[in-house]
Amino acid sequence: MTSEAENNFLSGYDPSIYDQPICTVDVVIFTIIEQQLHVLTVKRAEHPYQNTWSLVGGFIDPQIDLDLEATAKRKLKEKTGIQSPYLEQYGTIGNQSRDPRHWSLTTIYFALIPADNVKLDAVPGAVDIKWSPLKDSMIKEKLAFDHNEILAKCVERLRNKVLYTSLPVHLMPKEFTLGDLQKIYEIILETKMDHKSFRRRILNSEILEDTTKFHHEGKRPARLYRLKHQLETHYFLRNIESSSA
Amino acid sequence: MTSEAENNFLSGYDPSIYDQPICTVDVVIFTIIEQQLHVLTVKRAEHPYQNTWSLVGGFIDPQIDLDLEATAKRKLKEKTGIQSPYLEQYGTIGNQSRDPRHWSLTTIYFALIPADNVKLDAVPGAVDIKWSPLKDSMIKEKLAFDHNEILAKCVERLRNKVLYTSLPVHLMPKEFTLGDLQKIYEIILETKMDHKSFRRRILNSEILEDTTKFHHEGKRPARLYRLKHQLETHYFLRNIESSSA
DNA sequence: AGAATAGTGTCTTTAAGACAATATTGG
DNA sequence: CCAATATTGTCTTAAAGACACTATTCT
Repeated sequence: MTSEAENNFLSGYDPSIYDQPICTVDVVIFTIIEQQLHVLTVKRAEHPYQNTWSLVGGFIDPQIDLDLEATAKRKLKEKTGIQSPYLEQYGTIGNQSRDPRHWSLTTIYFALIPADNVKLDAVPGAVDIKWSPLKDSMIKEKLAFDHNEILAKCVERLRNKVLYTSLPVHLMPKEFTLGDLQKIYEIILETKMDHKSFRRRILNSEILEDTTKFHHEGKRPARLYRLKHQLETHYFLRNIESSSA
Repeated sequence: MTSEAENNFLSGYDPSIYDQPICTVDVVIFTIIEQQLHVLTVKRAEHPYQNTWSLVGGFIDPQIDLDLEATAKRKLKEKTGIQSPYLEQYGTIGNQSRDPRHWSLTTIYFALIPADNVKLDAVPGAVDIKWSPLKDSMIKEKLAFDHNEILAKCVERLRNKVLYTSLPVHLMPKEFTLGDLQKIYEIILETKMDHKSFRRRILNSEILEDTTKFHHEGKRPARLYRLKHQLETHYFLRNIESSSA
């Protein structure tokens, strides 16, 4: 395929002479803490927006990142220590105005991590990092760049997907009860759900398997389930009809 | 917000000194010709992959494109003359190996254009451009870069979305019959559908309005509909169950 | 026993699948 | 009238909603 002419062209090619956008990756990291959806935010050490809270993110490093997802995973690991959570590409925003430095492009991922994996202080030097609780798809902080909008869009995507997928299982610990799982659905959707319908839906999907164990706490013990050994997200044929239709 | 320190930082900022990916936008342009799904392909004039067929695409030009979608629309207009078709961001692929020049990142859009809008020769200098028919999500040609894979993924996305949305209306002319629309669904899904169920589904969604006109051809005339004056895609609460479940 | 949480039974509702039947045109 | 295409009728099925009921634990 590569002709001599093409080889000559390639050896003379210098990307730095062209005007190109700034390229970054941002990761919206969700978890559930104390019955509320939270996002991980970090305080920026450098300009622009120095000392402003922002989403986790940074430059693609062509020397160390094999691909885009590797950049996202590297950032995630740096901030949380977590290696392989649920990670999905949300999309890419690129325009003239979002970064004062230059035309800027950012590819956005969102990650779901189980509540019990949250140990921020395990990360060395991670002082200005925190979980921010969400209210109405937003957090209190005014974030750097267009990060508040990015966050709102990711929450919207998450809410929509929860209506027809099993995504919330990725927010659960290894073993959990159906009641626990329903609570997570309800937190994300901001709606109460009928427990009979919920169990039918989840159990019929056959994504869970019965650990023969029970969770004892307070009253009647609840059966513990775990995710079947397969990572694929289940797509239901019908949406939950509640709330945001 | 912008402090003196930040201004100093910004005025001294030169993006060209950092190693950054090559940034492009590719557009997968679909239409239906003679009962078959087709994609627009162009023959590359320059290295790399000179004289090889490829998807429509090119560099982001920070001087003229306000945002990413503007780049996609510019490319689309250059090649087809069409200004505002249905355009959706598929996602972004970025890695070390897809372009021989450098670490490369491309944001992919897909567009749906009505079959009757196809006038390629209306575009000046558009000689090496053609509609390639799809078979099994692929075309005969071996395309440049990873464009065959990109195409396959966009077809997959299109197929999936057609199961729960009204997307195919964007492939229709201004006025069309329910039979015509059903044919388009069937072509994309590669399945026959029950016409009663199909009409019920579409009519109940209330996305169409009755032109009081009829299409006369051959036998019994069919009622002509048009898309209601509103661009939003309709999301059905239940999937079509046929085919790729 | 009573409160609290876990789990089941079952009737209704909604929208799709299946397929037969009717309607309207041109020849 | 016949062939072909458009359109409707209607029974069945799948899965969700609604809600009453039973089960198991602790105090």
